[in-house]
Amino acid sequence: MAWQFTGDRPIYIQMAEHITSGILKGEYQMGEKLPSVREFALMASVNPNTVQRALFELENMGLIETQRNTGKFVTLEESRIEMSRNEMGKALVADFIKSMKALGYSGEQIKDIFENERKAGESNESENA
Amino acid sequence: MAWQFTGDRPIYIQMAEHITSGILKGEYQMGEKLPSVREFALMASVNPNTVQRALFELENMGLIETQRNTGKFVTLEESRIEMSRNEMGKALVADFIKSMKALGYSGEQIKDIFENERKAGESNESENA
Amino acid sequence: MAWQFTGDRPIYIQMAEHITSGILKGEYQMGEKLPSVREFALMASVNPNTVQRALFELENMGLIETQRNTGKFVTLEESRIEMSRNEMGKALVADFIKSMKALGYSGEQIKDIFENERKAGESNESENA
Amino acid sequence: MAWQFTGDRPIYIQMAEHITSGILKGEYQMGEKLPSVREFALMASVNPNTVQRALFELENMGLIETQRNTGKFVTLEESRIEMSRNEMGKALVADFIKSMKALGYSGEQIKDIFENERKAGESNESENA
DNA sequence: GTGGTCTAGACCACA
DNA sequence: GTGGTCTAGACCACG
Repeated sequence: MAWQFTGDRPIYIQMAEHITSGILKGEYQMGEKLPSVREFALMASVNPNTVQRALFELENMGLIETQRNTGKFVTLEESRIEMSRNEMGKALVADFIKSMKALGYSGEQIKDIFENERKAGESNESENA
Repeated sequence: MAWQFTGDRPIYIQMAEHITSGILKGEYQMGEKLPSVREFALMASVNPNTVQRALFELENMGLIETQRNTGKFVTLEESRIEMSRNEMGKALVADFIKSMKALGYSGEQIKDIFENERKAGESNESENA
Repeated sequence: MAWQFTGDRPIYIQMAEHITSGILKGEYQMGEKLPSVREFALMASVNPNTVQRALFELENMGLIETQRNTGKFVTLEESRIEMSRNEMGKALVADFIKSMKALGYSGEQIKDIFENERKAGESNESENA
Repeated sequence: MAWQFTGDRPIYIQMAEHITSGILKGEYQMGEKLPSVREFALMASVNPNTVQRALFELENMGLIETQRNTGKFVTLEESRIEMSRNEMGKALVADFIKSMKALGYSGEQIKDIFENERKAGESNESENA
C-alpha cells in the first residue's frame, strides 16, 4: 500500500503499473472516481506532472476516462479491463518464456523451475500468514 | 540472429544479455576467446564504447575474464556459469509471479495461463520447424 | 438526438453549436421561445451555468434575444440567421481546404476526395433510411 | 514557414500538426533526421518539454521513430505516411460534411458552396503568384 | 550533444 | 477544486 519507487525505471511507469494493478484487482471499482491528480501527487510525494503522465498511460489503454473539470474515472466497460488483464498476462508469460530460453532452459525445465519456485513462494506466504 | 536492439532500454544492457545468452547456451564454449571489442562493434553496428560496457557487465558477473593484450575469454569455471543461470532463472520466475499477481491472478491461475501459453508456443515452434 | 458531449472541448461550446444547429435547421422557429435555462440544464444533465454561457454565445451572434422575465427567443430577423449560416459555412469550407492542403493535397485532389466521401456518406444514409 | 501559434488550442497540438504537415508534404524526407528537441524549441521559441510532447504525438502515429541518444527520424515505412494522410483526409471530409449539415445544408448545397469557395481560393492564389 | 525524466510553480478555463 | 497547459531549469544515462 506504500508508494515505493525504485530508481531503475521511470516513476511514472511504476505509478501507472501500480494504479493499473489497483484497477485490475478491483481496489478501484468500475466507474469509480479516482483520486485527483493533486491527491495522487501528495500520496506518492511526487510532482503532479508525473501523476498526469502516469494516468495518461492508463487513459491510452482505455482503463480510465477523463471528465473535464470533474475528475478521472475507471472505465465502465468491463471488457476493457478484462482485455487489458489478458493482454498483459499473455505478454508477461511470453516474455518470461523467452527470457528463460535465452538462459538455455528447455520448455520442460522452465516448467519445473516455475513449479518449484511457485510452491516455494506459496509456502512462504502461509508462513507469514 | 541479427543484432537487433529496441530503443526502450540501453543498448549495452541488451548486448550484455545477448552475449550472456550465448555463453549460457554454449554458443561460446568455456575457455573460448571472445571476438574482440572491435569485432563485436562491427557485428552489431555499435560504438566500441558500448561493447566495452557490455563486456564489463559480463566480467563483473564472472562469466568472462580479461587477459591483457590477448583478449577476453569465457571463464573456465563451470560453477560460475551454472550459478549465473540459476540466479537469473530464479529471479525471472520471482519477477514473473510477482507481476502476474499484480494483475490480480491467483497462484493457480498463473499456473494455468503459463501452461496454456507454453504449449501454444511449442506448437508454433514445431510448425515452423 | 441525445445530448452527448465529448471531453475534448468545453461543454458550453458544444452546447452552443447544438442549439445553433437547431435554429439554423428550423427546429427552433423564428420568434419561438426557447426552453428555459433550467429546462436545458435538465435535458442535458448539465450545470445551469454552462447553459448560460452557451446561450450567451448565441445572443452575441444575434441569433437569440432575451426578454426580461419572459425568456429567450429566437430572433425574428431572418437576415441574422441567413448571415450566420453563410459566415459559418464559408469559414468551414476555408478551414477544410486549408487543412487538406496542409496534408499535401492539391485542389483537384481535395475535390476528388470530397466527392468520394460525400457519395459514400449519402449511400450510407439511404441504407439506414 | 514561421512558427505562429494561436491561443485557442494547445501549442503542442499545433506544433504536432505543423510537423506532420511537413512530413506529409515531403519537407522532411523519409528516414531523415529531424532537428533535435532543443533545436525545435529554439526555432519555435517554445519550451523543450512542449516540443517533446508534440513529437510524442507523431511517434504514437508511427510517423517518426526515436533512436536513443541519436535523434528522432522520419519513419522509413512509406505505408505509414500514406495511411496517415488517408485517415486524416477522410476524417477531415467527414467532419466538414457533418458540420455543414449541422448548419442545415443539404448534400448538394455543400457541394456547391465547396466548389465556389474552392475556385475563389484558387483565383486568389494566382493573383498572388 | 541527444533524448528522457522530474520538479517547482504558475496560469487558465471550466463546472 | 478539477484537469490542462506551459515554462524554467535541472540532472541523468547514453553514445
